[in-house]
Amino acid sequence: MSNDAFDAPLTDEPYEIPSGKRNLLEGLTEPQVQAVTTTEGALLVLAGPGSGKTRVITSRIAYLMLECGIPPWNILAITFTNKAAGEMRERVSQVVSQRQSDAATISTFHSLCARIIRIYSDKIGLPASYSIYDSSDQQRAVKRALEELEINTKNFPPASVLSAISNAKNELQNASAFEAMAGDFYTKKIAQIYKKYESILNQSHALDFDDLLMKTVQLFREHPIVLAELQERYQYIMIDEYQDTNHAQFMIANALAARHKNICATGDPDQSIYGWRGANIQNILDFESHYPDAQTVRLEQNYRSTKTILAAADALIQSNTARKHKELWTDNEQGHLIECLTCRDSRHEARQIVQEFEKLNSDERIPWGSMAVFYRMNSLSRVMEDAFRDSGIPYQIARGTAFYDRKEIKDAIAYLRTIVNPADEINLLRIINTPARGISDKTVKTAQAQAVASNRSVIEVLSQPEQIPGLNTRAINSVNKFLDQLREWRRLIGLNETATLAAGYMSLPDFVEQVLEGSGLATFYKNDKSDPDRERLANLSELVNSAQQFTEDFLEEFIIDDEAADDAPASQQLLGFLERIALVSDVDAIESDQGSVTLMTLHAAKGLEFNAVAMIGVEDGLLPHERSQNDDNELEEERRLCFVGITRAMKRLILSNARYRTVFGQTMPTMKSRFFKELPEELCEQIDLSDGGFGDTSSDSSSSWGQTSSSARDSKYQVGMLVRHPKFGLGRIQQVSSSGGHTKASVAFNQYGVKPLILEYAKLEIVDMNDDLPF
DNA sequence: CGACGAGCGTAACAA
DNA sequence: ACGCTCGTCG
Ligand SMILES: Nc1ncnc2c1ncn2[C@@H]1O[C@H](COP(=O)(O)OP(=O)(O)OP(=O)(O)O)[C@@H](O)[C@H]1O
Repeated sequence: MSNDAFDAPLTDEPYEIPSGKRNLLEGLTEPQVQAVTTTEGALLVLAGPGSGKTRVITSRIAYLMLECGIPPWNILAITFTNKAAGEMRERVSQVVSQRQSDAATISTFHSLCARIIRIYSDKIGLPASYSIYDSSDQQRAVKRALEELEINTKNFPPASVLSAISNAKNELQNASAFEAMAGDFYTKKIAQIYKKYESILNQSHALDFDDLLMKTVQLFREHPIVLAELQERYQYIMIDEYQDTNHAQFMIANALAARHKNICATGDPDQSIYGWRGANIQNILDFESHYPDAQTVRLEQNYRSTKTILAAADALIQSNTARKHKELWTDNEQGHLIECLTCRDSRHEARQIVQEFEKLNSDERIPWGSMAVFYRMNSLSRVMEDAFRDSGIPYQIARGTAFYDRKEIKDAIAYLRTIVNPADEINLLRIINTPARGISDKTVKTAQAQAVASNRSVIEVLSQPEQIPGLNTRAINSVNKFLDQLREWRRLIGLNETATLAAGYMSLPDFVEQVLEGSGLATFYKNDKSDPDRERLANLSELVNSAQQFTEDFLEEFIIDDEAADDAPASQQLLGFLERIALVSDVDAIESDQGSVTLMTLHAAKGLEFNAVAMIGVEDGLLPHERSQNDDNELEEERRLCFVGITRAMKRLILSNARYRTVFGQTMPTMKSRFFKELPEELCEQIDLSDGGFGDTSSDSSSSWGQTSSSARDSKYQVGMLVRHPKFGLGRIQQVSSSGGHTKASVAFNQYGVKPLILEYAKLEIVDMNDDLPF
């Protein structure tokens, strides 16, 4: 791959200046116009919710091309998701020519970095075919590291190790830097694991998500010529959602803009919701001091929401102390009151939301596609899903990775990754005996040990199976057969010396199909007894479809040598496909014109808008989440999250909470979110539906229900009794009261303090006084 | 060597 | 309640 790929203009034709030009600024307000036409130097656009910043960026890109004569390839726009990038390109292409909009770089930080690294991979000692590790690959890598270091996963859970490593990487701290500052025992241990983890990834020619950013910074630091090249390429830079950029992203943007100094950041500090994964709100707050010549434009007029919704959001966010005040206003109508629904339990809540949506659809003609349900935790989607399925309302869930998280799909992708990058041990070991082909765990372990001992990669060791001690002929044959298969696949897409030219040009979907067949995955799932409906097989063929889709829709973006993407070698296509898969986001899964209600987390909702929005589970412990309640900063982020959710709504907003919620099979009483108290009463309509019978009249509610209920009637529980709770352990009943058909009790637990429990829900066990007890 | 069942930990948000 | 990991049996 050539290094000058980045300065390749797409066309010699002069730009057409379409008549659209004079309309460019039409319909924009004064501050919006200012943001669009301030093209030189640093510009900060502080934009309240629904103030049209997306429109501003889009217009600004078009303005740069058409009014300022900036060649499109000198423009870089960074969005938060691939979907946002696609939509932005789409909108730009409506004003300028297709060629021009295609020539601009509109991308997420991660995609941009992935591509920069692919082009300059040799500079940082990687092949262009490097793997991008997702969370599950990372998990496997950390487990391997712990294993090799003989560290107990009990004391160092992979998840917390990974989060420590991720934090370090976001601060651009590599393993040695981390080690250097590690003081206490725990941190030193983490440093050790970090080092090992890095060596595993290095050996595998793999980068994790954070590496994409960190290695790009490293590339810029170590290769000023590369940076200079990119600075010339990207002379005009725009970054959306700037409030949620992290330190590494700041460094990248800052480095790229250092020469031409045309950097436009847009965002809203009140919508910063990714602090927990290293986003630094200070980036946007310090923009003006960091770029002393920066101009600032404020967009405070909201075009999205009703007065009621905007006022509620504004009132809520006022409770955050660490913020600059903004004067949000709108010319839109007053609109309906916000519906605050109190329901009995999560099923009841889900059914109520469905009912409300049915009403909005039939009475107010709001299309399903313009309605959404938001929740704090993915686990809350399930009940909602069931309710929508039962009602027959079309719905979709924004979970971009859901498809690729399936075991059979992960296996298939692991094959593809291993084919392009055989050094990738995590993926190689995943599929080497999946489906079973007589390469036993023992064989693999021996090869691994051999590899470590001789400082070679596992694939190298395996390529001479006769030299691995203790392998019988059968195992040797199996290994050889597998390696031959791998070579054959590589030959098919032109990654082998012996490849013929024609072989390198096999179509991507055909190749994926070949791999599914040749690997035995297809056969395996054809005969899978546990899957009589052949669902997994269908998923595999869906993967072939998505490869087809990819070649049709996205390929141009990934092929850097611009001429005819369809003619790109199969290996290039495959690389692009794998990159795309690795970097999909949850919202990327949304199909906007499908006419279905969208279910998603509050985080995924950022930047979107819907006619009607329901936020479920607005309870203390969920929103704000219990793990944020003891930290003021985190609590304020929860409030911003709530703010983001509310401000997605154009016309109708429903906030719901359930009195009881089942977690891990335990039904617990809940409390309304404290955020309700921060909404002005006159804007809300309180609807309490929690009175009257519990649960379902239908028979499928849990059978234990009847049992506990009858035992409560028998007044089995008395004050002073010792009880055991499945989660809280041992405790003593302090108080029992009966009201509304159920029995409440306060129980003082040894380790968890006093908890209010509903005896009908809590699966309490009476402890025999004669047992040995710790009190 | 691979298929099934007990038992355990789990789920906060994500590229 | 559910999915994954470890252990036993064919
Ligand atoms: N000048 C304008 N006149 C009329 N409508 C506008 C104008 N500018 C933006 N809008 C509309 O306002 C809505 C919100 O715009 P947009 O999505 O760009 O907001 P945003 O600033 O990105 O919001 P957020 O920060 O909440 O994501 C869109 O429906 C858009 O069409």
